Amino acid sequence: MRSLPSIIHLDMDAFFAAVEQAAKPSLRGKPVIVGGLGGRGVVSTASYEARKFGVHSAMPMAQARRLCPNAAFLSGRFEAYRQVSDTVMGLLRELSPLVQPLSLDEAFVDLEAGPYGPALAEADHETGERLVLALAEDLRADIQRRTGLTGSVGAAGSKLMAKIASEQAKPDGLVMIEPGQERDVLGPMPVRALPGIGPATEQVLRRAGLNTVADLAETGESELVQLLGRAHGAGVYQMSIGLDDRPVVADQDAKSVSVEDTFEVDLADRERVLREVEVLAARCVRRLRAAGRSGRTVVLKVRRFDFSTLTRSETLRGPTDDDAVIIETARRLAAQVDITGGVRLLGVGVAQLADYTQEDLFAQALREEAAEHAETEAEEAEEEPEAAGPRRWMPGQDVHHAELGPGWVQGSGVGRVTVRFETPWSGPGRIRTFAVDDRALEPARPLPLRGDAGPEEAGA
DNA sequence: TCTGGGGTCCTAGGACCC
DNA sequence: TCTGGGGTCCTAGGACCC
Repeated sequence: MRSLPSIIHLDMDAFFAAVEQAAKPSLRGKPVIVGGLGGRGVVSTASYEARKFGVHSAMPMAQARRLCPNAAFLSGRFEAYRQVSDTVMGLLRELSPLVQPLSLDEAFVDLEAGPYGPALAEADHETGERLVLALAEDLRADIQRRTGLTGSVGAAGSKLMAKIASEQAKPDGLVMIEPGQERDVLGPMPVRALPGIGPATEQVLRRAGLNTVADLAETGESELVQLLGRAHGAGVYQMSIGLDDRPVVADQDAKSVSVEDTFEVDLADRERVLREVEVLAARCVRRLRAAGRSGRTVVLKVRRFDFSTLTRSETLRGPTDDDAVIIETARRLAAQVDITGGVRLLGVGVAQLADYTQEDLFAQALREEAAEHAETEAEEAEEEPEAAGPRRWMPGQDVHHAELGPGWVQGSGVGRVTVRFETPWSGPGRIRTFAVDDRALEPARPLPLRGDAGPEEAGA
């Protein structure tokens, strides 16, 4: 807790949808919904225009289509979101080296640790607060100029209050909560406003007659610990009286890596389940190795037809990034689970991560065994391109046409794909339809939105 | 056409050890 | 001569966040 509101929290407004509107002029001012487009998809982000129809994050896509049938429905373009996120995080790092990203579109910044720290330390209260407000407004303007997007900023004396403030600032706003005002601001809020209180905790509290944050503060720590358990109860009590000492900490290493897939139709037979587990484990290892890490614990996740979820894990003697070991372990775990009734989701993860790989004899043995089958695998690999089949065009996807230039996929079906030819800096573009296997049409990298550094090719 | 994907942290019981 | 008390590791599950 500090006497100056020198912790800020930035939250980009409707981030994924806003990136799409910035990249696709024809979608500006229109409802845009980004998420899983399959039968079992959910909404990742809805633009403000779509929210007016009641569409929100985590809503099943089928429901979103009923509520807002005229929206543009797009699958995510994470490479583009990462590019814009890098630009925004770069702007934050100009304010302080102490930047703590919470996701692609959200971060805390500790201004006292940065170039304005000394000025803040010397300033009297009023001057200091004016400086924070000026820095925050400049930041918002810079983000707007560099990306065309809006972000909301909260400034306060703690992470808790900065996050509450940015929530109040949405959309496209700035709110400062002066140190000393914490309890007045929090008191009337519903308990759900506190981070860490979700639907389950809300229910427990409601049954105990606790509805507002002021109710929690009056109840006291010991009773909250009774209701919620030691760590959660104590944490919720501290928050309820506006206390939060957590420091802003720069980027931390991931503690686990996992991949999972929900299937369009539940998997019913064991062989298919085992095959999918192998594919997932291989994908998981690729990500693990790309991050230069290895892990000791392999986790298998299974969601059954009735949405009940179970995990099975096995801890190895030492960390590994060996595909054969991790795939075999995941397979072994999968062979043990009851799949009666069907499986809707499978996941494979690796935890207990280390920065190095410790070769063990088991990995060695498996590698030797794998070498024996090398010939067979090579044959399978050669079959791969043929098995890939017709190209899949995803709504929202960037494409490039040999004559017509850059555009994006508006939709596809019955052997056709519809493309709109426009760029972030063009006006709304025209639509053309092609055969899905038209050789002039190719998938493309996302284009940079404005002055932000895009892919190397774009700069050259 | 009910319910994604990638994470974090906490709890609780049993094994095992001193 | 009915039998403690921690600590740590592993496993499973659950709440929560974006």
